[in-house]
Amino acid sequence: MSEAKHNRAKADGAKPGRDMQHIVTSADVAREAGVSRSTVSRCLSGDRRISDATRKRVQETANRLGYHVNKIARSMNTRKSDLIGLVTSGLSDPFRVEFLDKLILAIQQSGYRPLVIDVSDPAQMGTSMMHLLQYQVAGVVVTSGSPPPEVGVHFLKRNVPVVLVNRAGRLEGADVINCDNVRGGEMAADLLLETGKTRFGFLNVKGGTFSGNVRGETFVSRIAPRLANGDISFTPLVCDSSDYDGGFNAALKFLATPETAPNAIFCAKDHIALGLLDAARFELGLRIPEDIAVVGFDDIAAARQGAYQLTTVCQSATKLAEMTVDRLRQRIRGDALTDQRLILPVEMTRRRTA
Amino acid sequence: MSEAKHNRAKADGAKPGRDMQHIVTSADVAREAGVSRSTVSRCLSGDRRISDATRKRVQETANRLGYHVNKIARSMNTRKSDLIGLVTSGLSDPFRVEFLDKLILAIQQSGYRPLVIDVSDPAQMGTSMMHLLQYQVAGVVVTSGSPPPEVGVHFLKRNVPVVLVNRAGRLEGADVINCDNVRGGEMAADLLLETGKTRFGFLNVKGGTFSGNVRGETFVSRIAPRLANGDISFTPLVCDSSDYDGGFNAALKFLATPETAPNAIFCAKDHIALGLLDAARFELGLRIPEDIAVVGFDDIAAARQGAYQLTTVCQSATKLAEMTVDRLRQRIRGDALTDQRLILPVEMTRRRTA
DNA sequence: AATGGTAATGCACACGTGTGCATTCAACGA
DNA sequence: TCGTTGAATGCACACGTGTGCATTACCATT
Repeated sequence: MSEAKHNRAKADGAKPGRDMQHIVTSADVAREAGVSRSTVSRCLSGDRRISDATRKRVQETANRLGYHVNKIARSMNTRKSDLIGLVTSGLSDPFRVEFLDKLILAIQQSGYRPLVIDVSDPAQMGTSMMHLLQYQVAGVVVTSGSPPPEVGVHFLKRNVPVVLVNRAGRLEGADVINCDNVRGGEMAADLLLETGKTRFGFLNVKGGTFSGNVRGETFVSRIAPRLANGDISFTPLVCDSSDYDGGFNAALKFLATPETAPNAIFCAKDHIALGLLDAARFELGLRIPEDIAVVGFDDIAAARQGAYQLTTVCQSATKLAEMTVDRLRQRIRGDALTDQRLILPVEMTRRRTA
Repeated sequence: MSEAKHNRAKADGAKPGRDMQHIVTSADVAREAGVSRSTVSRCLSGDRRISDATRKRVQETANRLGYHVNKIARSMNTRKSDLIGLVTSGLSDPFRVEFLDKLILAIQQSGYRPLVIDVSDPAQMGTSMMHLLQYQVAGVVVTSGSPPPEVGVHFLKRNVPVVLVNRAGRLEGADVINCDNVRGGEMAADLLLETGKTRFGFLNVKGGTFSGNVRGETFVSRIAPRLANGDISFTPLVCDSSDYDGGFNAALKFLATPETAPNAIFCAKDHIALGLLDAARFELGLRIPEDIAVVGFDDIAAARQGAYQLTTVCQSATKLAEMTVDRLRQRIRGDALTDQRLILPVEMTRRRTA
């Protein structure tokens, strides 16, 4: 009885006229079903101790009243939300978009929700990630930039797992997942060597990215013996921006004199390769692959299109996303507390440009 | 004094040994700075009533202890979070990706955070949007699918604004923002009429989308007089999937006999047009625009690339995002409670395909 | 000196939920 | 009949914050 009175008081305390609307709470369900709020909570969380009769009754009333758990309140109590922070920087990089697409799906399928945070300014990376902690996120995936070391300890202290995807990754307490850039660089080298071309080039983005640098370095290492022989030559190429236009302009700049310009080019990313291809074909009148052989990296959707048919090193966005979420769930569950460094295998997809 | 004791008791109540880590709370800052928790709250929210001296002291201690507001707790209290739900379906549609890119930026710049929710199955749209309510979102942007009418009332009841972007939009209580599909269809028609071509076609996606249908209908209306004269002919074209491959296959199917096939084609979306172009050029050996003139819609990044140089109706993703966030903020602020229907102007961007 | 006014701050409640512990109740064996 | 056991459920606290109202202190005016 005192319990009923308490509930009544609670209901009155809700100030019926304060706002017009009243969001239906677990207390409402409890009162309506004639049980305590605890019982409601246990019913909906599937606690074994509740009798089948009351469970059914409670669930019915919950449905009838249109009750939905307030996840904010739940997070308040459990000190963990089911949000997973996605740190990215824009949606212009095609492969990253494909990865995010699969990642969002995988996250959602695991019962979590993606909270996107965009860091255009790398200097803001640290504070942005700290912002993420304010939402009690269950985990974080970093797909762009490199978090400063000091934020690592905060996440470590709060047991919030961090996964760095395709990054340099020196973050304490964080897992790192990379595609096999080393093997990719080697495969690109092997394929271009097969073509019999002699003037090699590697097109990287100005300033260089972690992935791009590794790809280029192993590429050069692989062709080093033939370079030493004097069989072939190598020219480092740099483009100003990491997009189609960057590759386009780089081609105009470096391929203007086809007799001496590189004719076996490995590009750090597919979408740079696409720009390079277009400039070579349509602006410079070069034939692909007769005049120039081109190999890309990523295997984005556009690379498969008829206009390009780009030969490229394929990393699977789907598998990358699965690995990421798997690893996150492991750490959330509490398993595997030692930092891990995972490698996604790559394979060469041969099409028409090399 | 009793206050100090209370704080002490609170601190003891925090069970120092329960978890190893202890997240620093506003109570910690209060105790350390020798003020009440209320004062801390007011300092950080910029309340005028706090003296400059204590404000400074509190902010210093907050920084020193590394205090960050717990937004979950704040939302718990204010019954509103700073999350904005983004309802989408995959990241395969290029224009939607460009729009989301700008939208995420605009949302973030307004002090909100995007919570992405992916609805691949249209039947799940309703429940998915209800899920969003569990996070006390401040607003929702729907960029895919059509929410069932009954969810509208729930959002209306809770004063959570909903904006439908480029959708049919019959949702009570929601604003609708569309680009000017009507004008776009007309402009496409006018341009293609100018080319002097006589066999017109409109390539739509199987099943049709709201935007696509409107574009096609106004396109046909615009050429209707000439159709009636018998000057020109019109053939409706349909592709199986709303992507590059869809357009590619449609071209193979409908343009196989160039003498009778349409030679002035308006495509419902740019990325379909790209597939059609490639198939026409590389598979069927047709010259663009001599043999076939093509006009797209959206002006996605790829349309500007050298390989395509697509003539297309341009809708600005940036402006669309700005309009969306502006409208959301108005309703969150409480202004403008009547449902509104906004139109984003479009313009023709003439390149090389028509 | 008494009064009124204002600036600065503390108290205490509410937000909605999960959960350890206590309590109730019925069944059952001694 | 009484004590014991186990199942089912209620009580009460905690999570961290914002804010209306009360309180204090101080200054100016009468």
